[in-house]
Amino acid sequence: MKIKEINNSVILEDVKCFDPFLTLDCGQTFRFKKTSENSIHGVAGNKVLDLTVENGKFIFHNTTSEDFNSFWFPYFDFGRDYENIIASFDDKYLKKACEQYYGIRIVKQDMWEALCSFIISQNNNIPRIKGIIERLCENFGEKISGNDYAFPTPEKIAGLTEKDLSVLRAGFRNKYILDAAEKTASKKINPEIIENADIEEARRALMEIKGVGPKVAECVLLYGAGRVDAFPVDVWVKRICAELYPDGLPECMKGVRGIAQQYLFHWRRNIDQ
DNA sequence: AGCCAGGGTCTGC
DNA sequence: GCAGACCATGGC
Repeated sequence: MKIKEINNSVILEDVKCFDPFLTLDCGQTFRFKKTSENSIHGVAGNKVLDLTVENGKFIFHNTTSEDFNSFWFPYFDFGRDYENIIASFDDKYLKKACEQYYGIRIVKQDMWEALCSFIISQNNNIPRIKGIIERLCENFGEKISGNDYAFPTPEKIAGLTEKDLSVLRAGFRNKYILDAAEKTASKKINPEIIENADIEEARRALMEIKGVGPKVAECVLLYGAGRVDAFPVDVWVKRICAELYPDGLPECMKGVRGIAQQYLFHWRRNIDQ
């Protein structure tokens, strides 16, 4: 990958396995919109992304190379060799999913943002999840510029009541959001443990939060802690397991089950029935 | 109109 | 330990 900084933009060339449209719209993250045939706009944390793809080059507008290196490079997991991982998949369904949705990467989100987002995701559909998160940021996040708002801090949310959160129209999830914010702001959830401790211990710690069960915990581990072996099982992945892998997951997924899961999830969700 | 959604909790066996 | 009711809301 070549990185150049020109006119307050960062331009990437020779990037392998990166489709930002797929990556940012495959159920990992909920704050990005395709704004034209070749550009995308959104916010992660408190950083605005304005990305255009031209002739295989990726242009990060209004971005310094320092911002790119410290934020977007880890965010898009550019330090990981997806080509090599995909090449190691010798399962026919997984190969098909990777071929059809080539360029999906696992994004590394802020842990609190992932936690809050996936609490909101429970028993919910993606269009509505996006709406709730948009209202969350507009009502309680700091304005960055234009219509872009930062994801609200856990401290800010922890100081609110369920009634305050009713503007979100998130229903029963409001109390879960508050508990997650309180446990994050008070450091009762220790990021060090979630990222580095034995994964079973990290799971248990996350599930002490009200409204966090196995699925949400797994999503936080995968998208908010960089644990690429975490394996979130929602209704779609459940279908995949029942229909394609009744005797268990193939060996080639070992260690990177979360990455495999992302391709399979998006593939299965885009097939009727 | 009714089923479903990137689920989890609580209760009752 | 496991099934089943229930949870708010709105997309389709």
